[in-house]
Amino acid sequence: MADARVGRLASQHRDAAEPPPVSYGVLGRLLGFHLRRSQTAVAAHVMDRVNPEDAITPGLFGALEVIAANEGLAQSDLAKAMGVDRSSIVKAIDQLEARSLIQRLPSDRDRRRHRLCLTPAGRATCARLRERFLAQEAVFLQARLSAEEVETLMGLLERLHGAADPACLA
Amino acid sequence: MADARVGRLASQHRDAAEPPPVSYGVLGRLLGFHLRRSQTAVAAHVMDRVNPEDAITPGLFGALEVIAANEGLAQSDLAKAMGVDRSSIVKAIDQLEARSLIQRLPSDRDRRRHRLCLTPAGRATCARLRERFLAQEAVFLQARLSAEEVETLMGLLERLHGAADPACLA
DNA sequence: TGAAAACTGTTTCCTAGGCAAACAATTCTG
DNA sequence: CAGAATTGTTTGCCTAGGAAACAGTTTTCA
Repeated sequence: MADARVGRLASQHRDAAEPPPVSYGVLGRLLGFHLRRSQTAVAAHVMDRVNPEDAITPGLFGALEVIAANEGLAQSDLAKAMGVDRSSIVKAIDQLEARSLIQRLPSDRDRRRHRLCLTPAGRATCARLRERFLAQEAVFLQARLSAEEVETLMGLLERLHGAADPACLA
Repeated sequence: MADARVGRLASQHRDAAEPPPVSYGVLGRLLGFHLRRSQTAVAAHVMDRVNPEDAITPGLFGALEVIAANEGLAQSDLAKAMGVDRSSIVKAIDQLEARSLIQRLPSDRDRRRHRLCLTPAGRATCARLRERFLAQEAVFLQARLSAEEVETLMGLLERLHGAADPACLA
């Protein structure tokens, strides 16, 4: 029965060089699938065009940007904001510090903490990357969605993961 | 200047035990950020509740489901459908085969190819997992979005990554 | 005050997931 | 038939991240 259907479809495609289409089954109705595919598509697009000299990943840029927006914050706070473990943040900070984009400065109130601050070079790089990420996402999005649709999508996703930008709550 | 502002905000929060809020900077306007956070949120929710005995990841279930929907397809076709490298598929297939959920059967037309097919146990497990994934995603989504919003979100994401289900093109 | 609890950054170890290149077997192409 | 292309596989490498343990440093509270 299924074979008969496949047979018909296959014969329809025998002349055209198209391979018989593959069904995604129930994945088309699973949000997780669409989220993952979209996430990798956006990341791949942006990575391919932002990289030239900086060779930075979206994750590292995210950390850099959060530090830039909250200079002097501690690693634990950054971890909480990024939704990852404290120990995972250490590697990211190490990389950013190795590129001389940030510094771990001592806190005079709490000697356990490190105040994360950008270097002057870090500030410049962050500003440049910020523009590139925004521009390249715009290129990707404008080819697929209208401005209103992008706005709608952002709003829905924000409600989905619930990590709203506190700067918007002023 | 920035110090003065932080000082004011901090004093506003000194009595309440709330930590001073962290700003996400431009990340709030980057779709990649929202996509990643949403993806991990959904995956974590589903993983925590679907797992009991099967202990399967969303990725492995995705492969299983695509095989179920296209029995007899080759590993290369699966790789193309999942958007990953041929060599990455081998490990996934190995795991599914180790759990006796699928089999690599020889193709009589092309002795290079393996026809991927579910075992009877695989069919049962796949059907059960399918229901659980759908149900748990529904639980997650219903707490945050309306049915129309979910529909809108799915549609927008589908256009974003462009991997439409050919079964919908009938 | 002083002991116990909690927090911070770090290290080490482990896992999942994925790419690139090389390879043998097989099929396709001219 | 010879060369090009395809398929599955292996090996090696990389990124990202969690879990647990640790020492130094507050904080709590009896």
